[in-house]
Amino acid sequence: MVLKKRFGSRTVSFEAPVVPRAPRSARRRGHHSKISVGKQPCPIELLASLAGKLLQESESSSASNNASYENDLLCKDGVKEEKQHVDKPLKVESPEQESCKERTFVVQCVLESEDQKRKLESQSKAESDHSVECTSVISGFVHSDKGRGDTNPALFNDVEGIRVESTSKSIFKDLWKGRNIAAKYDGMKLQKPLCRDPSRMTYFSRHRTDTNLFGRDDDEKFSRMNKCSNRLKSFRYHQRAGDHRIRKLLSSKCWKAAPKLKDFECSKADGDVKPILISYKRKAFHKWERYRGDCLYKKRKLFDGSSITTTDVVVSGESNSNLPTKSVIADEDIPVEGGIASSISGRQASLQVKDTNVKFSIKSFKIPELFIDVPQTATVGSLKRTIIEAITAILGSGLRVGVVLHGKKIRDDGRTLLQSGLGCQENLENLGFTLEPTLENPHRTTVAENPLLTASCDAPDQLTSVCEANGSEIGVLNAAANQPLLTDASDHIVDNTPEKIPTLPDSLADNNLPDCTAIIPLSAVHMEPLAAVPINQKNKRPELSQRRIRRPFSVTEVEALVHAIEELGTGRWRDVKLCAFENADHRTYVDLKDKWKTLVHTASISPQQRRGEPVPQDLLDRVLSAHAYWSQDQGKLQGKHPAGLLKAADPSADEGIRAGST
DNA sequence: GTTAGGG
DNA sequence: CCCTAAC
Repeated sequence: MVLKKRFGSRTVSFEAPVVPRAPRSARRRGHHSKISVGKQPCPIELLASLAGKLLQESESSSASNNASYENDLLCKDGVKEEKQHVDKPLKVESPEQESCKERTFVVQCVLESEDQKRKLESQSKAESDHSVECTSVISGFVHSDKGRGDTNPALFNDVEGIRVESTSKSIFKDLWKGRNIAAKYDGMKLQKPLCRDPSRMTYFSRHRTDTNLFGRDDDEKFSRMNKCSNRLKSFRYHQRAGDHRIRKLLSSKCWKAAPKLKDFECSKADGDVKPILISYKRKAFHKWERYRGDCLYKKRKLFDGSSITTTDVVVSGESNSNLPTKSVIADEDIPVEGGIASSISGRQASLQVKDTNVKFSIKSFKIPELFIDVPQTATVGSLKRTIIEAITAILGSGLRVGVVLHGKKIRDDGRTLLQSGLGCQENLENLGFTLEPTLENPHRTTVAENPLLTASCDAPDQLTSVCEANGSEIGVLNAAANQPLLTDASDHIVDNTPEKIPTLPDSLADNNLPDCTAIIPLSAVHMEPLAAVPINQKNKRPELSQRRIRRPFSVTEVEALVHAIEELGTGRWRDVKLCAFENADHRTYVDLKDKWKTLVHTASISPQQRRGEPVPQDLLDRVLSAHAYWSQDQGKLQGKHPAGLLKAADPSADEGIRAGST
């Protein structure tokens, strides 16, 4: 219910002002013509034509479309109808194949290289089949543009897994093209069985999103779609979230895929697409990147959730879409986002911004510090998993986006970019985005209230989240945060998806992580969406008690310890300390006691099970001997000279030490 | 402040 | 290594 309202509001806001639509038929025509042309320039023309049509339609069709859409959407089956209603003009009805063709077509126009074209085509085909992930990937991009939130985490995952890297270029192209296509696809999507499959749904939704870019109709459709079925809702919902996420992608330094994408965009999309988009006042496309935890994570201990709080964004805000570098960016479809925003926050102000698009180039986000405590003996693989878990947990539901301008946080989410001073480049240069842990949890709450807002949080996906900066929407991550922020236009909550979250755990779950301890709230991952309290919970330790740095005992130290214990016995740790580690300030008698404990354990397990710097077997033997000796009270009874006993217990262990002791 | 143990 | 209970 809420959704509807929001959607409705959103839609309304969108349609009216912002984007003019051309009749879908017109759009379609445009596509065809373009298709026929098959040239790159075509896209622009198409876009232009579409825009015009959209504009025209927007007035008349938006209202009607919405209603019809919703109705149609109510039923999955209704999808077809939906198509007709919505898309008819454009597509009238396109069998899947047609849609594919169109899509392909569009792609071709965009694509510079045939290879890319081929890829796209293949992708489009795959999409039609619903089978291919690649397609989903592409669509993902497209959707991401919208910021619709259509993005489905799952999709992203798929996308990532599949091809993000290889097809990134094509994807980008698709993005902006996709919009046109999207309209067509919408119908298809709905009709297709895809609905059954969430991922598929996502796929569709993406398209939709794209479509929306061109016309508001799509948005409406989208909302309608949501109404259709819970699944749909959820998916889209997720998708949206994903889109937002995507938009807001966290770009990590390590991001592998990013470069390609970026480059791609820069090379092509920007030039061709943007102009068009701009004319339409819609974003050309969004870049999304996949977030890789490796880079960002710090191995540290978590002091306090609060401490973690902010991360600075490395971001650079650029007024324009050039993304020379990396990541993310965004275009803004004001309309779309505005719509989203409105839906989410009920804010319509965004519409005002529509005229002027502000592009944000978020080169990278700094992720809040993650404190991960992992034993030295842990494997690199376990470390990675631990980090991923931590990241997942945070991204899943524990982050919100903050906007920092000139070092100041812009807390008023209700303000427009203009009002916030984000309208001009100068400020953009001093603009930063932060990822902050969300203190509040209740994603659920959020979700309940705003289904739309809830986005799925697949861990991986989330990671992949895109960063987008729109005029209206800036932050995308975190629903939890959003909730409170309903007023925010700028923050769209994109991230959390409870549903998806589970997936992460699975992957993560298989831990081989022996001792790895992630101090981060991994719980979030497993938890239902949100319930969790992500970051905060785990910070049990007060900041005050910072954990000491880990200082593994060297063999020399071990030897000294063993020697001391052989002579002094266990239970006299203070003496041991004074005797053997008096100068080692970092070794307390408690440490020595602990070390002895671990030594005893180590000596009792098979060498294969031992981790860390290997301790000579002879030392371990001595450990066992001493341990046996002193643990039997013999040492105690006999006094402080275990040597004899030690020898008896373990002849091999005998050493000079005993001699000394003796 | 030390010890002993669990975490 | 941390934290604590028990001395």
